[in-house]
Amino acid sequence: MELRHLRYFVAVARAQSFVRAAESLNMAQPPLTRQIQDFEAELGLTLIRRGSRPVQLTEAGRVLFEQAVQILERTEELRAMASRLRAAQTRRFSIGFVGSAL
Amino acid sequence: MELRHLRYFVAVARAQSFVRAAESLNMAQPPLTRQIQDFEAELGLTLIRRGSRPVQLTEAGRVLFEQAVQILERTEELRAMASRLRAAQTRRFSIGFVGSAL
DNA sequence: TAAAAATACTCCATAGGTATTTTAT
DNA sequence: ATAAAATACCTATGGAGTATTTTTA
Repeated sequence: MELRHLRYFVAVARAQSFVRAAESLNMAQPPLTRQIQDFEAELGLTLIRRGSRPVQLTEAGRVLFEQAVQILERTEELRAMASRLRAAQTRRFSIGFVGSAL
Repeated sequence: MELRHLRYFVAVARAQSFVRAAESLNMAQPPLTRQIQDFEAELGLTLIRRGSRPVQLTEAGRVLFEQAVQILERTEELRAMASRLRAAQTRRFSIGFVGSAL
């Protein structure tokens, strides 16, 4: 399992379509389909019901969708924290630089 | 950013060593070093202070270590939930099978 | 000087693309 | 009939390995 699988799964669930999800991810539809298949195989579960249009989440898909979204949100928080740490560092460096320049 | 980066970073932080972390991950040391470098470059932060033995986390590294651990724990929860859903499905199938067999 | 981390390079597994077929409205 | 998903096949990026060179205690 990689974050890629979660991103792709969430995109398909939200778009209710492989084609449109692929567009939103700036990629082609077949590799997206395969990544979802790989993810389902790894979990041993069907997440998306294809025998219907638009495609819909299975029971398991609905449960894991929530968890996937939360994990992705957590990674965004990590990114945000990294930004703040970077800014804090720059600030300290500026202060330190001005300080020693003086 | 992929879960791989978080797994590797956490392994190095816990082992306080690239060599021992690589062992625990069943991989060679150079690719581990490179993945950590890539991750640091992506975040624009130094996570690990190398100019000391054993290697230690930087201030930023300590903060992001906590977040990384939490995200990995969440992915374990997702895995556990997948197991339960799989078991529930098998159970229902068995019941359904026995039911229709009767 | 003896470990551990960083480079240099090579290889190959697999993520992603293109062409096409199958399926469901 | 026609859009969308699946399959087949190909390409190439980058993840991982081996050999070697810095480092720092």
